[in-house]
Amino acid sequence: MTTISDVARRASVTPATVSNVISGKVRVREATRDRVLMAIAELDYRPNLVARGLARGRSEVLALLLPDIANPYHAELAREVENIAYAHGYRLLVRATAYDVGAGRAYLRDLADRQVDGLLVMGGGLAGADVCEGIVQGTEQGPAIVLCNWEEDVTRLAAEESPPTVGLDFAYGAALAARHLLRLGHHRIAAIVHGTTPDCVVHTGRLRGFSTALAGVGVRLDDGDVCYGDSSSESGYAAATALLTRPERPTAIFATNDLMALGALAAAYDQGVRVPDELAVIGFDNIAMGAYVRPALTTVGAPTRDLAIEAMAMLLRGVDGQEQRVRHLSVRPSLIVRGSTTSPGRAPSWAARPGDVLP
Amino acid sequence: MTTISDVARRASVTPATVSNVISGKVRVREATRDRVLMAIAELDYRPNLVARGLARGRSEVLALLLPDIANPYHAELAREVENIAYAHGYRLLVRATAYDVGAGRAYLRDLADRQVDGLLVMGGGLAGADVCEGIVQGTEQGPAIVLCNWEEDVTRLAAEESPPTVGLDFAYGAALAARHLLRLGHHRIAAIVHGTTPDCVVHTGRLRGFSTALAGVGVRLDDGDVCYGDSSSESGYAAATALLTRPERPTAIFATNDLMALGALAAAYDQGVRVPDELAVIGFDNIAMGAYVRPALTTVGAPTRDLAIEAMAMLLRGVDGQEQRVRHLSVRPSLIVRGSTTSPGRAPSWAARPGDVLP
DNA sequence: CTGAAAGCGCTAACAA
DNA sequence: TTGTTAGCGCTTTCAG
Repeated sequence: MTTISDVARRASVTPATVSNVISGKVRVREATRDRVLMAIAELDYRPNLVARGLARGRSEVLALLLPDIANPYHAELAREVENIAYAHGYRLLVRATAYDVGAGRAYLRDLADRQVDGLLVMGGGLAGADVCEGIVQGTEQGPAIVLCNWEEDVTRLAAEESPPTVGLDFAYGAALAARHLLRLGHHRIAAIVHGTTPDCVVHTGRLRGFSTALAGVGVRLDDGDVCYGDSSSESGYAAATALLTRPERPTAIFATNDLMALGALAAAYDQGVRVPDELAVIGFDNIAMGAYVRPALTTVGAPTRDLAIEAMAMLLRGVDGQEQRVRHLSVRPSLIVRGSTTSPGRAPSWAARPGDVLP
Repeated sequence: MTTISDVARRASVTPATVSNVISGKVRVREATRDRVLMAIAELDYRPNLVARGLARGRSEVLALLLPDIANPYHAELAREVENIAYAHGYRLLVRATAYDVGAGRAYLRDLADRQVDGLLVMGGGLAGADVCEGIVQGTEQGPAIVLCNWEEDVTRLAAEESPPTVGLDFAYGAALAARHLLRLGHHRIAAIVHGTTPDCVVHTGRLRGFSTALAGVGVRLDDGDVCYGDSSSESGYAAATALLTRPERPTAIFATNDLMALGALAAAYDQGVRVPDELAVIGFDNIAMGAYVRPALTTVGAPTRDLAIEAMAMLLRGVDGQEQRVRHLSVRPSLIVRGSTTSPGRAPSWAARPGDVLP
């Protein structure tokens, strides 16, 4: 391995000068610089970035902590994050927590020890305010942190001096879904939510927004109308099968993510329940696949790229030690109407049709 | 930040002793070790892993280079790879090349500069033997490298002293698909392949295996029967639409990956072509989603986890400088028969039915 | 503008 | 068993 000293020797200068040439921060006489550049080229020298990291106190590595890389929504987000990171000269460590909070906390420490300069933590991988505390605590002199897509109320986080956050307004998005279903005339409505029991819901904002919007027009979402899943298609399939084999089956299902919604679509098909004529299905996330199932999936979502851009902008600002002017950013998703809620021409004139994007 | 010296001072020993306690490689008297451990606990000391990496000459970081993290197949593989890496104490840098060979090469260098201990390079991210050369060349004293899922012929790679490889036998898998279609009585068969032109095919092994198997029974796959895509659902949709609007449309389509197959399924639906009655569709990869579309997708695939385990075992062996007993491993995929090729009860008795796995 | 020197935090001979 | 010493490869004052 060729080091900076090798280059220095060859160019008859000291390592310091080579370093200056490379960094460009200090003026170097043209002639010497050329000699150094030449030596670099001849020896095919490339700086050892670990050593540089140690000396500079920053590693130029960011980390992305997310619940599950195999969930297309997170994968699509990871792709954007990664591109932005690399565009800014950072590499990206990725770690999935499999929705395990304990594991997530451990990774957080580990990544800090790794001297990552910044950490983007996706909601679902960790949970609740106590973790926030933990993060903040461990953050003294640690990596910059941005929370992305956390379900918890931003204002509550803000009150606790949490790290900056950026994410969707989940409650608003779910309300769009609810209103869409109501306009289509549905009143026997069920939800499939990521969580295990009523007191242990992961997609809290989405469920709250949905039930609140229904309650607003007097439609109640009973405990019995809520089924629980784990964000996988499999769990969505199971939950929907249970719902559709009840004596009084729902005419509409809102799943709090697209994978579960896709599972629900499959379950409906297998039960011989026609979508959208006998059952409307809405998802959340707007993953690419939703546009390629038939009927295509109506869903709630916001541009993943924009979200990634905002989150990374915050993170990079944090890494550079800049003040965050906006500490909490919330993007309003919209409803992407497709065939799983209405067949063209069959919806009442005041309801949205496939192709519409609300609002 | 608390350093090893802080701990040493507090425990009235030298940094070296602290280091010994931590590594456990050198015997330390019980009493002193307790003092050190206590100091570590009191100061909440955690070693700076970058510094350790510099001193030890290894970073405990692996990197995964893949074409596209948003492609579920790669995401599912990444999940397994990541878990294995962490289970062995390694972190994982992930980088997608977006099928850009030039970019892939650049990342390769960059990751080497980052002192990653090992590199898992997925096929599609780079291409051809020339890159292999480049890798090998840059590998003198560089990170250990394993190639995974490369389409190129393993024997050819082997001849050039390539890095170890592990992957599927793509040609074999495609042949399974071909035979399945033939048994079902299809003879107007088309393929949607990742590539741009006949001389610029990415999924070379899959196409070759498919057309060879057809040719074996006298069915020719003309240039006109092959459409090109880029592994996305969108491209599969476009290609299938083109195929299905031809005057003489095919009765079966083999897409060289699942996303394209899923796009083809959507295209058939939109063209009013019933699957599987009027059109059979087969994909490749066996992504999770394929089981949740309706009709469910018949596809070729092998257990992703096993593949990841084999690849990582090779890589870790390489990192540890061990000799590779088996340098090239090829896993035989099987055909997972689902509804997109046969409706239950309608296929001839000698053909595979939904639920079958071949061979 | 360039060189000398110190040090980032940790490890690994070797001595004591 | 523990301490001393010398780096890993690079950056960064500070002199010259």
